[in-house]
Amino acid sequence: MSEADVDRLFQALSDATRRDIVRRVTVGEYSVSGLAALYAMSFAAVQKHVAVLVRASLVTKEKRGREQIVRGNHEGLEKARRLLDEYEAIWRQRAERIADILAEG
Amino acid sequence: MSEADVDRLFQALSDATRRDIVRRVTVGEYSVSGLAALYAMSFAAVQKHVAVLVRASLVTKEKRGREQIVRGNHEGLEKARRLLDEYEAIWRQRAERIADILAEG
DNA sequence: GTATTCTACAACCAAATGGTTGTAGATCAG
DNA sequence: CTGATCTACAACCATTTGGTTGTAGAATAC
Repeated sequence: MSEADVDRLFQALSDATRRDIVRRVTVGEYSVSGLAALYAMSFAAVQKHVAVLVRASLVTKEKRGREQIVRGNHEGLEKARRLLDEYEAIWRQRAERIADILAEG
Repeated sequence: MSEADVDRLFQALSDATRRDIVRRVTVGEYSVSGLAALYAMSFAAVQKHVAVLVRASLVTKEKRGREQIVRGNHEGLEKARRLLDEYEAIWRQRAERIADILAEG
């Protein structure tokens, strides 16, 4: 996973509408227009949000007839969580090191 | 935690320089100029990155003499991880529900 | 066939982002 | 006191972002 991939991942999650889309398509299936109906913005705007999520691998799009079905992509989410786990692991190591130093002294 | 807070959190993590700053200040202590020395950009640019991290509660800044010491803020990281855990939990529930349906049929 | 629906994509716009330089205020060293 | 260092902040610039409208192509419905 490149730095640019991580950029895209977090950037995609930094918008409330996009996070809502992720939640919804994780639970159920939605067409792009089905999603667009949920928000007070144009179809094209929602289309762009979905495109951002696809680029970030948080969501997939699959053609079904004239519709485009959007589904959650578990891998993307898992990668994001694992990344933050790593950050936390670094923190925990630091906390342990400090505890060790205090124990020594 | 408001939606705007979550926006700030993920937006702050969507830049490679800022993620690197988070990693470094989680392990050790750095002044703003100490951080600035690490990157091929101006002091002012790094100053702005730190400000973004402070606003996102991923980092704290504390004055010490003429320096400003930057430290990691565990709470911010933990909140981010917990958020992604929630998303994953939703996914897991869905997976279970699907498993149940398959078991019924 | 025609009309409707769903999508794609271009062009445009205002605001935010990520960078720069420059100026000025504190603090420390000699 | 003087000079060097660290920080803050304003002004500016190019690019990206998040939204809009409009046009056009596929697939479905009748």
